[in-house]
Amino acid sequence: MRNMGGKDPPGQRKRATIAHVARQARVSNQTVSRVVNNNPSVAPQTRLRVQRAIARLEYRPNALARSLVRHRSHTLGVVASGLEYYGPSGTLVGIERQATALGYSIQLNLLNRPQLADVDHVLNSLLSRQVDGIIWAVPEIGSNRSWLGRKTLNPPVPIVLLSMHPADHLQVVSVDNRAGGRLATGHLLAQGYRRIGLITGPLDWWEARERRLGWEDSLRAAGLEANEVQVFEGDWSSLSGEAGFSQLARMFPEMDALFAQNDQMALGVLQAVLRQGRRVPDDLGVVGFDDIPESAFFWPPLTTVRQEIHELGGMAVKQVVSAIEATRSEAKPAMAGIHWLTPRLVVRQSSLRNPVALATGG
Amino acid sequence: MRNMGGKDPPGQRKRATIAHVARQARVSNQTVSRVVNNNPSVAPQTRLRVQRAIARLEYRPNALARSLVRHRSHTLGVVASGLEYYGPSGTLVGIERQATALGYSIQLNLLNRPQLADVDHVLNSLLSRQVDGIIWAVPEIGSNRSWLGRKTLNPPVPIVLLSMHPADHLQVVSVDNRAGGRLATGHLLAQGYRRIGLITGPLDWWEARERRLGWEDSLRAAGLEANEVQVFEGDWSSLSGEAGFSQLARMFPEMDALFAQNDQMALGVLQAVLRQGRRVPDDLGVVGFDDIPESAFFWPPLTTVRQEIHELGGMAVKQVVSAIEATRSEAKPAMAGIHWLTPRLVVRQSSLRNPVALATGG
DNA sequence: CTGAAAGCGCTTACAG
DNA sequence: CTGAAAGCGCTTACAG
Repeated sequence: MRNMGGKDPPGQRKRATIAHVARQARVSNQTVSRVVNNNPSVAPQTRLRVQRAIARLEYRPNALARSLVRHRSHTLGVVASGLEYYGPSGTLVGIERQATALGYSIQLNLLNRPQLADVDHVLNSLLSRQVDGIIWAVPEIGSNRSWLGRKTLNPPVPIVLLSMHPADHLQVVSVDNRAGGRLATGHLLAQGYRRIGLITGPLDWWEARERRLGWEDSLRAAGLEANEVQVFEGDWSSLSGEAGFSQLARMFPEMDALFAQNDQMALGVLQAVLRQGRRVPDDLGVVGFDDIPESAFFWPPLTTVRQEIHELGGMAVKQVVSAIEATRSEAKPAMAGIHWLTPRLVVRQSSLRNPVALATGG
Repeated sequence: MRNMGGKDPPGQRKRATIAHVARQARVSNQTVSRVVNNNPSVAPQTRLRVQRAIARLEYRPNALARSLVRHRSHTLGVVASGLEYYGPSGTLVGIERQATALGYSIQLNLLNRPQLADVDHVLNSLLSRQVDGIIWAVPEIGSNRSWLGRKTLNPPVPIVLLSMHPADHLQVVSVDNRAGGRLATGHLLAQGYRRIGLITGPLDWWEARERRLGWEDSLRAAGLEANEVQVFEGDWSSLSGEAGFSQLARMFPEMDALFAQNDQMALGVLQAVLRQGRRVPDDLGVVGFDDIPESAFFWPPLTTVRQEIHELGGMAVKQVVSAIEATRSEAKPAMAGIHWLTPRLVVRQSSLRNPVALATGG
């Protein structure tokens, strides 16, 4: 049933197209297009007429049509997971901010089960929507990155990967987790702790393995042992931090300090210690990882390793955009390689055996 | 410079179009389209030929072109802010999940300064990309919702708003914050506390005002006073929670319990109390709001008001999608109105004067 | 069951 | 400075 010259359906105003504007301003479509795209070669009066028509009709260019003909959507596909955690959501914020700054929109896909991602489905969905590039902000877990090795992959747009083991021909941006592990452990050693336990994230996570390597590095460099008995494998949750402390206190009773691979697990440790009537940092030094906003208000305030998570996301956007530009301008293909971000230590009371060293706690 | 029958540029494979598939399968474009769209009226052998061509060429339909002709993008514009907080990021997760389930993609826009949003810019960006509907998941702060009253607004697509004061002709989904305030305060009263202080969020936030009203409701219903001197206006941060406790302890020394309008501020309170050598819940009962995952591991574990944040997001998607369908099918315009989600109390030790009542703590 | 043709709303050489 | 026309990759009555 047609709209017989009557009123528009309620609430739905038909959108003005370039043709409507052209008719109203008595110019060609192309001239309207010129005005919209700030092409200088339009006579002042013509330009004015067009601008008025645009305003009157509330004309809004259809970005879909433009993308279709320009083969460029100015949209980035972002695949992420674990937004309930501080790190991933902060990374996403960094991504969005930088993308907006560079004139790109974000098409967001979240993965519920990052360990067994249906990669093809997600990739196809993004590519069919003609994203110009993809940021894969899903942690490397088990073999969930194996698709990158597929011979048939050959993605038609640049992909930047966050937080994974460096590999040839891939563009990766990552926090240097191993250096972070060294920071945490080295600090505890410097405070005089010697029997340092470790609560890891799930060890099928690359980041957890890296942080453990950093812990080992520091202990070995100090001539100390780094044995299985000192390690508990958690799952990033506070509950597992609590369980980890209990087990380590049993299996490794001489423990005088503990490095938990994220702040949530460190929080679980703090609570378990308090409950036992022992004291942090006197009886046990504790260091976390992430520097979530709450950490400064734990009891005692938590020493932790801070990742510049916004910068991580921003860097990923810069990388993918420069790869896009390079591809479009027929320049040499974007350089692969890894871009490391260095974490830093934030010292608070949970690790300060001698309180002298306290800088600004945050 | 043309590609003179040589190799494709490195890394960039030209994308197959429907025409390529049609040629290879020796059928018309329309038949390819029929196969892609699961139109049953295609002969089995033809279908097979087409499917093979699709596979060989790795044909992937261009969603932009499809959207252009169908006037339907199957994309939702989502405007959010404050992803560093648990609530907003959880809401976004809920939105994404439900959208995916209903076959919609997410175009994400984040606002840095939600109090002074450049609404037109964001709206135009979304609309020019032809989103089918918009979810406005930005808290109502000050007058940052005034644009909804603009006579010229008349948005061409349905908008659903999260967490704002109900208003005619608007579709709103919100947690019942006032009921949440009553839950928290009523619980403290039931535990025998009588002098209940309040630390609010910024009072230009609608949610903060609502939670305060709930606190007042409960106190008045119990015949108690709810005065200015019992109230401290925080900014959602733990630091302000700390400051709030200090001030209230001074101005309102008879205080025996405290309701903090989010868990971060409650955490600040817990720390300040501990530092003073006073005890929770014996000297001071404390209740928070949100139930962030860490709350169960605070010291003592925090009683709080839980919002089903995923459901909030999911509900918003359902609302906007049903409004979209209604508009498209020329059905009556989508019903305005508000959809309330009821929060619930999670009881932990921070408010348990008589520990008998402890259910499962979390 | 199948296809030729028009059209979605833009952009872009090309010609004037 | 300006416009007629072709084309981006799809879909969809319509006719056969």
